[in-house]
Amino acid sequence: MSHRLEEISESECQRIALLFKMMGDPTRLRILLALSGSSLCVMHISERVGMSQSATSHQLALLRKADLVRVTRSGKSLVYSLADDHVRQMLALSIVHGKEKRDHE
Amino acid sequence: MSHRLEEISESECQRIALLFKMMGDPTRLRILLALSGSSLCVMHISERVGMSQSATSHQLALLRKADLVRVTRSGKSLVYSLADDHVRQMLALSIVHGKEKRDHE
DNA sequence: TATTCATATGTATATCCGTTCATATGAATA
DNA sequence: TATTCATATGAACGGATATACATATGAATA
Repeated sequence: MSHRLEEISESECQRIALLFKMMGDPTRLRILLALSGSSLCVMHISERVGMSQSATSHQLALLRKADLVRVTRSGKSLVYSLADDHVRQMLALSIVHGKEKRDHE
Repeated sequence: MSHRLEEISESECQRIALLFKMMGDPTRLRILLALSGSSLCVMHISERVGMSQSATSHQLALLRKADLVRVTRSGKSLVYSLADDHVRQMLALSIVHGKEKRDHE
């Protein structure tokens, strides 16, 4: 896995930073966490995160652009799900990090 | 590892979002990547990321607050290193994510 | 203890970003 | 094809934030 993390091109660094940035907003993170359980349409997502349809859609557009989610149509609704399993792994890892920190204090 | 990512308290969600946010800035990410290779003093870090001593120190303060780095003194210098191995794992995971995406296109 | 040198901190500013409100889009249904 | 309903998009506003500049801090050395 970890092969020379230090030697990473500028453009790749930018892209990775964007990835983290997208996960670094509470609203977007809650969307991702919600989707880690099951695929959901926009309406349900916005209910889940307690945010307007518009705000939710704006954030989903960003998540799409960062390849963190994918969309499929089901009837009138668009159903969102996590793009791949790496996202889930990173979420899980971040939670473990937090947990251990708490145990130390 | 992945136990019910959906059911996470609001405060924990905030804390995790902060973690990602800290890694989501290009400058801070480059700092973390640099530290993944070896521990470094502030001067060397600022040279490495091509940024003023002040800007670097400001960002290091944020990374400290988020428990992503730790500091030890060596003579006159303060030596920074990654707080733990989770950070390294998350960095590595994010790079893999990017790589696979590229291969698909 | 006085001085120095590495690092931290305060303030200001320009830019970025998340949300809201209003409206457009367009696939699915009648 | 006309209509409807879910979602996307555009513009704008307020708050957050990264950097620069000036200065403070404080441990290490003389």
